Amino acid sequence: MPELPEVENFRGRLHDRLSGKPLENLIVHDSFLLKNCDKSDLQDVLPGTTLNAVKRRGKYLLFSFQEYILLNHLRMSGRWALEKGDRTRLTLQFCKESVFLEDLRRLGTLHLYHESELNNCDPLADMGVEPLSDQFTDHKLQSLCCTNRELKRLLVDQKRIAGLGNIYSCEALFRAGLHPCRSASSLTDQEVHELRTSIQQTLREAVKHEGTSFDQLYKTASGKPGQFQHLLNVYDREGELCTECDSQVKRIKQGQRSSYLCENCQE
DNA sequence: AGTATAACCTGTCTGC
DNA sequence: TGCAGACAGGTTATAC
Repeated sequence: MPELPEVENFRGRLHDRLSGKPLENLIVHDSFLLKNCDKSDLQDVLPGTTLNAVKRRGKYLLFSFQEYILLNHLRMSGRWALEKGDRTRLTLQFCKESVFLEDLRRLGTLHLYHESELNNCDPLADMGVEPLSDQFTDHKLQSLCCTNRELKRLLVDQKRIAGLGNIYSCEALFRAGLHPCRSASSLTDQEVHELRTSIQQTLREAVKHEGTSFDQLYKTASGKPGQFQHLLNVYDREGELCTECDSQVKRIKQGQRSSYLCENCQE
């Protein structure tokens, strides 16, 4: 579920609330999420150490303790909460407060790495450019577009750009006036520029509005829904009117996933 | 290198 | 009311 803006929202809340505090205890309620470690590995190295920072890389959250990093991917239905729920899979107990990893579909993942292993670890090793960083220039996007793949498929490829998912790739393509099925290599320099600025504007606005909530699956850490669903132009709006013209928003299938677009506005 | 498919898991919604 | 099927913010293994 969560894409970059939602993950960034969790990151900020958790970092502000917890950084600098020692972890008192860690409770694994569902070891299904543990991918390269077991409960005892976590118990052995994390309790008693200080959480220095909560960082983000693409859609991953990095809980940076003194020597070890806990890497969390929320996949489709994960979220962090300040209160325990009936889908709690992990509890991190700090002095006087705890945070809870909820995950209805149990697709989320947890990895444990020593800080020295982090740069070469499997989940992060091939990750693409951070779209909100200075590295994401027109030139960089131009180089990523040297392929005949369809634009939408390229945008959600985490090895190219880290953090875009189904919602924000559709929204960015709409803003740029580009059809999701366009071949990436067909873009002009001007279109590449439009696409880059559209991606960044979309993500920045979504971060500012605390992400997109369609249902109770995504809520911010404090339990409130995000607000960006009110600003969507095409995503999840099949059959409704385009916000820019009188055409109906269409839904198509690309790689088993839905893409939404306005055929009149996007070429 | 690319794509297509199924798989992972659990729930909701739709149509018959 | 029941049941089957499609679908969901994501990624990965496998086969071509």
